[in-house]
This record gives sequence, structure tokens and C-alpha cells, in this order.
Amino acid sequence: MPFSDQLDRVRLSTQLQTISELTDEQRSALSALPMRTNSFAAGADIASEEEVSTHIGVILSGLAARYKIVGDGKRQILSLHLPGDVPDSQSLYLDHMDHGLVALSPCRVGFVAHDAVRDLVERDPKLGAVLIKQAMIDGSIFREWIANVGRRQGLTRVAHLFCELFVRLRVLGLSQDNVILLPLTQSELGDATGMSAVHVNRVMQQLRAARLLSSRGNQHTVVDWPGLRRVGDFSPAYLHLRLPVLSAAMGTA
Amino acid sequence: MPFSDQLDRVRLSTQLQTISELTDEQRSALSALPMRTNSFAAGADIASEEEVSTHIGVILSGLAARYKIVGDGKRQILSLHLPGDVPDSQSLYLDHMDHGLVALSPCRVGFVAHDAVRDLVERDPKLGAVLIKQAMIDGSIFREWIANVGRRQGLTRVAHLFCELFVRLRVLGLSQDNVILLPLTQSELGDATGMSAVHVNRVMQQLRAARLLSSRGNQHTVVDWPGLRRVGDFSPAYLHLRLPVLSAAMGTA
DNA sequence: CGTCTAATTGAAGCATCTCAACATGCGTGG
DNA sequence: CCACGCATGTTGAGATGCTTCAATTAGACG
Repeated sequence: MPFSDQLDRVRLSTQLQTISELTDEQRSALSALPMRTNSFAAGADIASEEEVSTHIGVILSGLAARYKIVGDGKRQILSLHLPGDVPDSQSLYLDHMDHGLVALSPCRVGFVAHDAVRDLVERDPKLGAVLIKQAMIDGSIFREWIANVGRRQGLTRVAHLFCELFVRLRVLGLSQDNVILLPLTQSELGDATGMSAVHVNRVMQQLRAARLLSSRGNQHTVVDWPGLRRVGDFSPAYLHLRLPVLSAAMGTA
Repeated sequence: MPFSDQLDRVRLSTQLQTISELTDEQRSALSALPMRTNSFAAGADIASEEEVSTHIGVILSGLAARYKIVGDGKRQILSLHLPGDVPDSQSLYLDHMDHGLVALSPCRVGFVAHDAVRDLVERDPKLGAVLIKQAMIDGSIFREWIANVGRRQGLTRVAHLFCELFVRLRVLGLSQDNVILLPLTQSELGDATGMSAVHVNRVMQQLRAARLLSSRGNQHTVVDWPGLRRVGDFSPAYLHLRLPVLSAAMGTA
């Protein structure tokens, strides 16, 4: 995997394999899904609030985010989505979007018609359960974000976010040693953690001064993983990863 | 419905009918589910973190909450659950709990074995989809809570929470005009909104002074619904209720 | 009537925000 | 290849929303 293309091309099946074992047939069934691919520039909406969806979108490359805009115009990022994620699988069951989906970096997104997904699921209900499991894990990650934003303070909040992304990138093979590429501005980090960009900046400096995490541009180096986990109050159980996958990513194999 | 028993006895089918139309057969199939009923005192854990579940729990009466405890011992309430809710339906797909479930008032909970649910769903996949839809709506409510806790200030946060509960109680028929009974202490409201109990107290006084919401003990009277919605930055789309149900509850029929 | 929990109040402290200025870096067109 | 422009990062200082602590009051219940 070329590191310069770090957020490039992860298959849906690769992502799903981090949470469930898949057979060869299931992998090929997923690859065979009829998919229309589209590119989005950084900042472009992939889907917008109140929209009625007919397709689900698989992030093929890039970084995307679910978000809401509240009354006074502030944005809250609800979740971050890496290649292989399906950030709108709930649209199979809910008739309108209750949030937006934006490309934070240039993104390639594969769209699969709801009907095609339903056909596949009817043929292989086990595979349907895996897709639903992914959506349920989404829910679990939301719960952790509520706790993060609601009850932790700035330093911990940011550290926790980096811990989550570090693990999620690692299980996809999208990290090099302790380095991850993450095209996120400090303002976007603020939107994700419910903080101002200025405070994110100060907190990032604290993390660097404490020799936990060192960032230059989009490149973030985890200097002290146990320390970052401690400060970030991070425990990965809520990601519901398969045990061997998790152990490999946490370096506690 | 006797008002004194306000949080009493709502069937699962009643709850599900607020989001999808059900046939008579589906309603009786739900009623026929083999269910073991258990009572929990206020403050008792219905399920706890890391537990492996074999049953789903239907709240039959009372008020329950999902929660997490963060590193420094603070509690964050992730969602509130009214009669008819299934607060742990994700356990059908995830093998361990990533959060706790506590009874905030005395609760009766009906437990249905996973296998019984799977049998039912196999017999009626449409009904399965309704259950999944309820879980997806859970996710939607989580997203709104993230935005609430992350980007709104105290007054708005509390007002929003009351708006949500007001609508959710109304669609279940658990309100009398503009009055709802909600056995929540200010400390618990703080855990739900990510605020201190003291600040909740001050904010409640503001809401009363602004003639929006007036609370005496567990009894909360919505004095000015449009005003409360405005201050709470509340729009009910994220609850994904059926249109006729929603209109009736919002009083905009 | 006493006890316990929850609600209320005041005052001080702190985390975080806002505003505003300045620095840095990067892409683009001249 | 340099110069410019724009987005992002950084810094300081003052404002503020919220927390914490501690004391007091009010309500519910045996």
C-alpha cells in the first residue's frame, strides 16, 4: 500500500472483514454489486439533509463526515468515514436523510441502488446481517461520541478521537507504523469534538508537548500509544472489531 | 389511560406503529412473543457494560436510560427509553454490551430470547425490517444528541431534550394535554445533557421565567410549545415518525 | 416529626470561546 | 521561478458559560 495514497481504495469487503468473517463467495458477491462511481471535491456534499435516498454510498477513497448544522449555524460532525465505510446504510430503512454527508478530502464514492442491496441480502441473509451489524457499530460509535463530547474535557476529547481513528485506520491497513495521514483541519477537528478551532490548536500543542501525538499537516505520528490511550480514556471495545483484527491493531497480540 | 400511571404498559406494537404501519397479524405475532417479565427498582441496572446478552428487553413501564461512565467517573446518559422501546436491540447483532442500561424509575421489562426474535423475523421479514428500523431511528436520535451536547448551549440543550420527550410521549399517548410526567432528577437531566445538576437547575428556572416550560417535581407543563421548540432548536424530522402520528403529536394536523 | 433526597442559592474558579492580529505554508498565475 | 493570495495554523487577551463547593431550603415518606 503506497503511503502517499493512504486513504485510497479500500473495498467494502475489507471493511466488513474487520467485524465479521466472510466467505470467498460473500466477498465476490460484494465485489459484483452494480456500482456507479462518483468523485467529490473536498467540501462537496455527498448527500444532504432531508434528501430522499435511493442508493447507499460506499466510500472508496478519501475522508467523509456526517454532520448537522444547528440553529446558530454551528456545525457538528457526527462521525468520520474511512474507505470501505457505508455512511448512509440507514437509508435502506429510513426514508429521508436526517443529516448531511460531506467529503472532507477528495472522495471517490460508489453508489449501489437500494434494490441491488436488497436483492443481495435476499440471496444471502447472513451477508445482510453483516451489513446491519456495520450499521449497529455505527450506532455504538455514536454512543461513544456522545460520551466523548458530553463528559470529557478538551484534551481527552481530542486524544480520544485520534485513538479511534488510529485504530480504525490500522485495521484497514491504512497506517505506516505509528503514522497516519488524516486530511482534517483544526476547524474540522473542532466540529467533530464540539470545540472551537482555537482550542483544538492549544490542545494539539499540549499533546505534542506531552510527547503523545505529533502532527505536521495531515501527518500524525503517535509517539506514545499507551500514553495517548490513557489521556484519551480510550478503550476499543465499542468498535466491536473481531478479536484477531483488534489485537493486531492495538499491538497487544 | 389513567394519568397517574403515565409511564405504564405500552405494548411493543404500539411503539412500532408510530414508525410503521402494522397488520393485525403482525400485532398479534408481536404479542405472542414468549416473554419473561422482570421488575427493576429505580437505580437498578437492567443490563451492564461488557455483558453478553441472550435476550432483548422491551420496556413495559417506567423510564430507562442507556449510559456510559467515563474515566473520571462522570456518567453520560446516551438515550432515554419509554415504554414500548427496545433499548438493546443492537444486541441481536453485537456480541457484548458497550454501555449500561439503568432503570431511572421503577421499571417492568419484558425479555425475549434472541432466538425467539430470529424465529419471528424469519417468518415475517417485513416485521424484522420494522425492528431494524427502530434501531436505525435509535441511531438517528444518537446523532441528534451528539449535535445537542456538542454544539448547543445549556438552555437550548435542556429545551431540546424536553421537546424530544414531549413528542415521544405524545405519540405513545402518554401525555395529558400539555403535561407530561417524567421521573427525572435534575442530576439525571445533567447526565443526559452533559451539564452539572446546578446548571440544569438554573436553566430550568430560565425556562420557567420565559414561560416556556413549568416543572413541579416529575410533572412538566409545556406552557408555550412553539416557544419551547424555538428555544430548543427542535425539529422532529430525526424521530422518523409516521406523518399522521407526527402531525397529531405536534398539534399541526 | 424526623430523615433523606432533591432542589435551590451564592460565590469563586476554570475551561473554553470569541475576537483580532499575525505567521506559515501552499497553489497558481505571471 | 518568483510573487501573490488564500486557507490554515498560532498567539494573546478579554469575555462568558459552566463547574465546583458548600450551605440552605423544600418536599416526600415512614
